[in-house]
Amino acid sequence: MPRELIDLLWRDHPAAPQGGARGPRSRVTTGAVVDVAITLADTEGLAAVTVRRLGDALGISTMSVYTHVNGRDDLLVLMADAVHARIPLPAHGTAGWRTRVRRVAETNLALHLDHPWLLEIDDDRTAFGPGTIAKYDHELHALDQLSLDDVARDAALTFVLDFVRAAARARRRDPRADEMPETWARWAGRLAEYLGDDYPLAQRVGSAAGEEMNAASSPAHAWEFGLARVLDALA
Amino acid sequence: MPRELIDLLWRDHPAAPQGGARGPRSRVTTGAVVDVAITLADTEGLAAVTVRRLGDALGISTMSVYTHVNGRDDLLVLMADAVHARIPLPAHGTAGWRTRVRRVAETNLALHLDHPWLLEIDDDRTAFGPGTIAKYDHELHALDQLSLDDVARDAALTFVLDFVRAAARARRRDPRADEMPETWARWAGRLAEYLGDDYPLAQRVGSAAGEEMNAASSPAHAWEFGLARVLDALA
DNA sequence: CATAACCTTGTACAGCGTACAACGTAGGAT
DNA sequence: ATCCTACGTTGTACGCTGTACAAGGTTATG
Repeated sequence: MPRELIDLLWRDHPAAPQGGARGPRSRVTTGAVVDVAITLADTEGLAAVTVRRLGDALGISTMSVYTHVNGRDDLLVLMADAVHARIPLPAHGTAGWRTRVRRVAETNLALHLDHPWLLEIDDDRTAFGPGTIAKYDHELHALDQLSLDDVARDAALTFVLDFVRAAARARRRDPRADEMPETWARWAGRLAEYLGDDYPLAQRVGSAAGEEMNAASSPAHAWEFGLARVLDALA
Repeated sequence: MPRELIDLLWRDHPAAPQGGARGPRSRVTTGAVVDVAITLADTEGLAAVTVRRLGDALGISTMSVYTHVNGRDDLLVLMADAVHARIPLPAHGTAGWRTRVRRVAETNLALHLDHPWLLEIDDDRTAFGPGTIAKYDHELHALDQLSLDDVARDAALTFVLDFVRAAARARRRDPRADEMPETWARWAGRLAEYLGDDYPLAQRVGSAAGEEMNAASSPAHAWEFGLARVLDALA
């Protein structure tokens, strides 16, 4: 199947080219491949999404995966667009722009918390997918009441979404977190020796921030703090 | 050499454990390995930094690399800390906080433009390196005049640096950029067919933003726009 | 001089993405 | 009804990755 990525992205559109009539029917659809890849990434991380494991999970051979997806790079784009398409896009209604933007930010944060692997996908071609475009359109409308020209409107949205991305990155669980307690036990003494009395400000603020990060309420607090700043910046 | 990462990070500190006296001297130092890895990443991207290529570039065998660095993950941390250590940290002097923060942001943007691969390294252990700590301390002092408690001061710095990170990400050249013209030639027609008259706002703003991105002056303009917003948000 | 500690190296293994060719299956044309 | 052609499926194989392990060489120390 040498179908182009653009056609795979829009595979559910009426105008999309269908697979030829001849030969045996595919045992799985492109959509199924993408869905299985997403659940695999959700449960075991993006590194677990290998072509071989994907074939196993689908009950087909490794190489058959390539019948439905051109390669791993393309698969990642399809995955990202698919989760974008799942986002609820409720009408903005009569809400003011601050409420709208806040909702956009919260929805995007939830998206990243549900699918942390999105942070690892960085492919501009995602922008051409139906899910991504629908999401983009909806989010642009959140800024209707601010009188911004087109370029500024895009820049403002990017500003908000970049903030969300950074917040999600900060919340994401470090894969090394399990070993960190014992690692820290070995390191703390040595680091103190190296640091001595140098960089007192960094030592004080760093440990305060470190403890704050371990506090249960911290992420929510940091989120509210930052989001308020972002909203102020847009005004 | 089962030296811990923390000791490798602080290898130039007087209190750091030295290699034993017995046996042949190492033909290269850990610092040399890290430096060569950095130039390799600068010129060919992080993907080119493989243990084998590193050994070749150093004139030693593949496995000898492991004498100076515990593994690839650790190497990435050492690389990140090393470039952090290279940043100039001029005294803040009598400048106001806005000027200070602006300088911090500009320095970090330059760092990311010089070493785009920094965006791909995401390891919390980098925070314990001498270069990273010195940089952190210096940047915290940029906020001296704002009366912030420790946690808020860290949050404010993170806010600024996350913005810089996002700006660097937007400026970074897509590795697929070479093929993009011909790809777009094949895609443009199909995409127009799929979209039809749907999402008029997204189509208009998207193409405006796309053209703006190709304009020569655009990055600088977007940077100034965003940075001004960040500075306002801190006030 | 013997020993212990250290660096260096080659071989090997499991895993990855994927190119390629052989094979089987089913609709369309004759 | 038969042939042909397009298509899905699959196994094998290649080059690449990080790195575990064991053998060998080199040097300061007992």
